[in-house]
Amino acid sequence: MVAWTAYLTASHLLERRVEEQLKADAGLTHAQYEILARLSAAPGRRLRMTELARGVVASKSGLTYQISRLETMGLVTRETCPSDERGVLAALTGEGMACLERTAPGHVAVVRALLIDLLEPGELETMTRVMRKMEAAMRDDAPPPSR
Amino acid sequence: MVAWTAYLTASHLLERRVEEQLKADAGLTHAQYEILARLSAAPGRRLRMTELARGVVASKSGLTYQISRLETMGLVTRETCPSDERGVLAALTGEGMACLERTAPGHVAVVRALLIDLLEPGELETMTRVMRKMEAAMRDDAPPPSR
DNA sequence: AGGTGGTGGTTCGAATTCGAACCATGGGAG
DNA sequence: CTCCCATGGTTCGAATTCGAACCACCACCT
Repeated sequence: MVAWTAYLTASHLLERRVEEQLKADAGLTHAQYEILARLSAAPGRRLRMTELARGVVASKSGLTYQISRLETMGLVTRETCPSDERGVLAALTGEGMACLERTAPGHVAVVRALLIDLLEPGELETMTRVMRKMEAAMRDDAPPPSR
Repeated sequence: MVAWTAYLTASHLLERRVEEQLKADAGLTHAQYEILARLSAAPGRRLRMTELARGVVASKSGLTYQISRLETMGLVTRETCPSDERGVLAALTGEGMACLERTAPGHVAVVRALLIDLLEPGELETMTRVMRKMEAAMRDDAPPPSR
């Protein structure tokens, strides 16, 4: 359990720092940054809402909120999905891409400074492996009352 | 950066599960549970507000809110600090302690199932070491504009 | 075709969080 | 002893989050 406590403390602190840096440097929330990043990596720079929600691990309603927010900032647009009339695609705008490119270096710097650079290569590798195991365990493992 | 992404996803998922379990089993927020846990481990089962805030890594205002909340639930009381008239001690009540003891097993079970038990002994050890390094780096390292 | 369950998104209300501004007390410096 | 700044908590308003309820459309089944 000492591991768990350490994990909680460290992750809270890190989240705080990241949030702080992004807000100061780019006026973005970490959640918003994650959305932009996901979109930029997607084919055509657009993704279905649900897919995106799964990716950033947020509730559907939370995502709706943030996309609206990003839309009024001009970083994202909504398009109706051609293959499914009810679907919505969130698409990164040029401005959104520019914003991301402008913001990424600072963000990456913080992450490196507070996480990556602290680790021995081996440690980094185990961390990644562990995180993947966790994700695998939680993605399919009984989402309590379903499946 | 792939490590960072994996980390984000895994931690979000885990947080979600933990939150869900605590809410369902005990009607507590993870934040609230952390507060109770910290208090139970403190000498005299009471702590100064600021100290507690540092421990659980929350803003002072956030802590004020949650302590008020826990107070109306009868799990915690506020006492004025004897040595410092303006200070406030948050103290775990008997009921609070009982609630914690009732809740802990389920919580621990989830954490074990989704994190601890997935790890080889060595991995667990590395994780802990890494988390400690991160905490150390962030606790004293330039909290941007201060110290 | 017509119905039926299910999926995709949004809306709504409630809860939580933060930071900034604010009072009150402590602890020196002069 | 008095003044002044730093510290400890609370209050306030704004932003974000979630889950539940809701509507609209798809896909399959008869």
